[in-house]
Amino acid sequence: MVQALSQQGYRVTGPRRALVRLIADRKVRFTAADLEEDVASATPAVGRATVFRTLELLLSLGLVERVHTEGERRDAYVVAEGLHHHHLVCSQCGVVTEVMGCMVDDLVSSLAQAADFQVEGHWMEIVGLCSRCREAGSLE
Amino acid sequence: MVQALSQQGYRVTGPRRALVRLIADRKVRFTAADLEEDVASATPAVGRATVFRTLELLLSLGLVERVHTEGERRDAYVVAEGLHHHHLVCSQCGVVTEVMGCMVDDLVSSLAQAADFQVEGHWMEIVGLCSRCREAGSLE
DNA sequence: TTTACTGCAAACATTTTGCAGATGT
DNA sequence: ACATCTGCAAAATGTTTGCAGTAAA
Repeated sequence: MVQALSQQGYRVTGPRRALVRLIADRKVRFTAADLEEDVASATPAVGRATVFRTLELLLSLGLVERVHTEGERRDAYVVAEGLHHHHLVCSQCGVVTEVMGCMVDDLVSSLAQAADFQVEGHWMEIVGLCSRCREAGSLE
Repeated sequence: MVQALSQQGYRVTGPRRALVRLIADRKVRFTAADLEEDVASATPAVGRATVFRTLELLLSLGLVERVHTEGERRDAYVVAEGLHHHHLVCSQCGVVTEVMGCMVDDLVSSLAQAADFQVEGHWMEIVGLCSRCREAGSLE
């Protein structure tokens, strides 16, 4: 990620390094506030604005993605793993599993065809319990 | 809609009537701000707070739905047409077409099964050009 | 040495809330 | 009558921006 920054001509600064380190191997979605909190205990002097600006930068480079959550006010992000895909989001632990969308793409085009619609893009998200949380739940 | 309100024991007031009238046959997504603006020219004295409170009420009754839009800061809504379904949203005119989700449901369950995931819900939205906008575009 | 980047604080935009008064039922 | 609903204005959230100083390159 850091490499990607410098390759694109952006400066590799302390705050960016710190944030990227915190983001890089997150497997769960996170918000700007999450990062702000985490960076505060790791590298005290990184400001709110920088968190937002860095996220926007990473977003524009395609290194992270913004994801929606029904009923959630603030934006959430996930590390972008590859090309087009979809998310399975655990409602308990927040883990995001990615699913390549070959079948989804087919479905999308057939639905669109039926409605005489020219597809520009699509978005799909499945919410539920991941296997770990389901098992943990059934033990109680 | 008005009927649904009174049946559920909510009062049918002037502001609610005015808002429902503005919402009822919208075929495009709208935001709280849109409504606020429209209601201002129709029935001057309806406040911001009432717009939000009424939307929340209609939402809780399942009469409208909240929809996301990538990169959109404020919440948007559409009139809820039936049970579970998905949206085709025109990026040009904003018209929302609903698609019943039988095939989507199947797909969702097979994806989830592969990932050992217990589905609680899913969300899908397709963005593109509706047939009308596509035709209009090709005439230019 | 240059100019992109940063922190801070103030500005913004949207949504929520407290409250006294208006209004359906 | 009485509780629900309303407008207003203030508060709460979440994000963006202006600016003077800092630090990559």
